[in-house]
Amino acid sequence: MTSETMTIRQMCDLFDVTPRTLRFYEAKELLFPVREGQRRLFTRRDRARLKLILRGKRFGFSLEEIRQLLDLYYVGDSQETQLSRTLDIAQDRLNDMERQRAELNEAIDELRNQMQLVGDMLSSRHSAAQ
Amino acid sequence: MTSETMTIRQMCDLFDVTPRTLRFYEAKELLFPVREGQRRLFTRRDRARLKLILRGKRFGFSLEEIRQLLDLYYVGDSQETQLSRTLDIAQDRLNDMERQRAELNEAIDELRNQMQLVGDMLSSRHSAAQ
DNA sequence: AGAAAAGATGACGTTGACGTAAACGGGACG
DNA sequence: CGTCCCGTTTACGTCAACGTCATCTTTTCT
Repeated sequence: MTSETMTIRQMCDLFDVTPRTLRFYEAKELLFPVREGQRRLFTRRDRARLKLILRGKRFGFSLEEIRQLLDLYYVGDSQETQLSRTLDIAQDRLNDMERQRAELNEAIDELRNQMQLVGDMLSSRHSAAQ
Repeated sequence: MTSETMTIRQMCDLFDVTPRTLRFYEAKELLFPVREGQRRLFTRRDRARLKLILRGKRFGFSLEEIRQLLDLYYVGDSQETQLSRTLDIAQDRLNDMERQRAELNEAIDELRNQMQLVGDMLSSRHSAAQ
């Protein structure tokens, strides 16, 4: 491996995933490691994509949704129609994320309040116990 | 059904879920509809819980994580040890949500930038085409 | 060279969150 | 009265996202 490409194990260590996961992502066309004979070599591009994949997962996006989004970051020579469709998909995801953020803010506030209430309840029990 | 309790179908319509889902949630002890003979009647409490359940799901929490949190909102007569354990769990979830929010903000910014880039690319193609 | 480690390719297993189908009971209605 | 329709239980099916063998080559280390 050069400094540009990495073996599967190096990728696993770097991103804390299993080999199975990387092979699975390749099968699902999320990653495109080149082959050196039999073995996979992951490029800088694969690393960038994997980073986005893992992030997407943390937001609850499916691998398929993520796959569509990934094209946005690696356009290159795409057709114009394809490109603007990708842009539409991205806009949908962006809307999702903004809705999610709004709801998340609300939920955080509510949860904080509720914890405050229960916390007060607990401490007042203690003062009553004395 | 009184205005206090609802049939399974009314619940389904109100929350856009299937009967199967509600029965499943009951089996997993997330909901506790009372029984009128054989049939389930969902209470105001069930409605409040279901609302929280669906929200939790949108944030990517598992049903088990959600189940633990729900106790926070319906304490009633819980043991004190149980109560403070629930509070700990809630703190964990809260941390999760705040991390999620931070990362979400970052991702929204990045996605916006990327869309801007691709959008510019598209429009410059058009101007070049003329 | 010989053994151990890394990697590959199937193929089957698993878990969470339901979907779906079969078989049954009880009101409501034309 | 028959027949829908709603609801129930039980049980098996499904789909995503990998985990877990088993088996086989290929490197790498000593």
